[in-house]
Amino acid sequence: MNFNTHLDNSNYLNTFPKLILAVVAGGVVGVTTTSDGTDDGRAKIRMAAEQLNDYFVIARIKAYSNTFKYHLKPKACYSTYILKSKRSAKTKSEPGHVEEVEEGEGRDSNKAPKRQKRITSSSCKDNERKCVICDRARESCGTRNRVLYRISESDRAALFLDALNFYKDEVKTRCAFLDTAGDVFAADVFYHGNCLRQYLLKYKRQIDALFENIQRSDEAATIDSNCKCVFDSLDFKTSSYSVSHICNLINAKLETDNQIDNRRTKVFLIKYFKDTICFTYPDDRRKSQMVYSSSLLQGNIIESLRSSVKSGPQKIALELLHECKNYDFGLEATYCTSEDVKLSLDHYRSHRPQQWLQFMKFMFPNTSNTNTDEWLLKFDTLFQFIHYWLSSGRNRTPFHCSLTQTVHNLSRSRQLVDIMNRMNLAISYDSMQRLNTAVAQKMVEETLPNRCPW
DNA sequence: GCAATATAGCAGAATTCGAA
DNA sequence: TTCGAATTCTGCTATATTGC
Repeated sequence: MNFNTHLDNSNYLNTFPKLILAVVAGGVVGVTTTSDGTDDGRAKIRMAAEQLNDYFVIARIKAYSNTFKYHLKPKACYSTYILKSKRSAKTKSEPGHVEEVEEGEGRDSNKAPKRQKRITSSSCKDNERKCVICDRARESCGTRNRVLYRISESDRAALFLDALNFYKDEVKTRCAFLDTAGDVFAADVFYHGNCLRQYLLKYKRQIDALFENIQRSDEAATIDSNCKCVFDSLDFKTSSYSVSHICNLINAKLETDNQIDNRRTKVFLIKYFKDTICFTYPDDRRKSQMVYSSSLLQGNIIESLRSSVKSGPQKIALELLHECKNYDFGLEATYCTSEDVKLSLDHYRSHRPQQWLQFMKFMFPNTSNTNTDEWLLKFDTLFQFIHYWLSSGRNRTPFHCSLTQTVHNLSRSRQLVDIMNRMNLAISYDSMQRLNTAVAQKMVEETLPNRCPW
């Protein structure tokens, strides 16, 4: 390659990292941004330039021998350049990677190169591109702008090909030339997010249904034998059982992925006992709840069922579930600041869920012997933990908000926050940052012009 | 039931910062 | 001066919610 060709091309100057261009070309540019450098640093830059085939910089290095200088902080040309060479080495070993060439127009020559932009919705502005599923271009649908994306992940490309080969529909006709995931990348296949999502979801459901049919025949024999085993162990002549109870007994004998529901349990009961067994439908529940033998008197059955349900842990669990799930800490409409958290906690302490409290006091009967506040704090923490868990992390609690902020403030560790979030002990790092950003924006909005918010 | 919308979580790339 | 960790920014996916 001819160096002079590049040196004469002014656009070329803009396409390379702004590093060394000014520094090496002009010697010392500014006292604050330039350093003498070290032999080690110069050796690394030399290697990076060779890795990047950066003939312009190689030529400069040769011209200045071992005395060239380079930008350090705050412009960090050195770091950026070394990093770029490392990435280049990595991507060369990964086929299919498209090397990015930055647009140089209007860019500050001292500015570090912008990060590589993904090919996504924002870059898919060409209206001639069409969605491979619906065969339509980018369009506005009501208030929603349906943008086009490009398939850029091997897993997704492979799944898409599987779906094509499964359906052999008009989409397959449009993509007849695609055989491998590599073909999908090369062909630049575009899609509307929702179109592809629905297409793959439909495929996944049909595949699942097929597998289910195949497995069903094998499972049926296993379930049947286990049901008979459970039914034989129950005494329908003197006792009554809820369908859920029988279902649980059967499921305990079955493997995890072979579980049956109440409806199937009832079908098996009818199939096995025929007309010798009866169901009742309590008015307040409006669902089949109990089963009894025809030889038992109806009055005794009701009493038998009532006592069995009352003593069962299921009822307790359901009531606690209802209380835990439905409690509202009122933090969703707030910024979760320390004041919000305190307010929410104060409200909770004055309106503690009574059944939960009662349950915990039964569980820890020695609470009266110790400091009550200490025990209440533990109960409150546990309640908030379960509440957060039941809402799948959607309902924030004072415990989770304050603990996340405290841990992060003390450790500054995202990893720690993430670990705690996975254990349901903290809100996610992103949620925390979003809240902090929202608080900061609010402060700025509420601050008068030309005044500092604090 | 379906489509649109909102939200949480995850991941990658670039930048900043501080310690050695 | 160098390096690694933390932070910021951006985009995508999965899931829940809402309205028709």
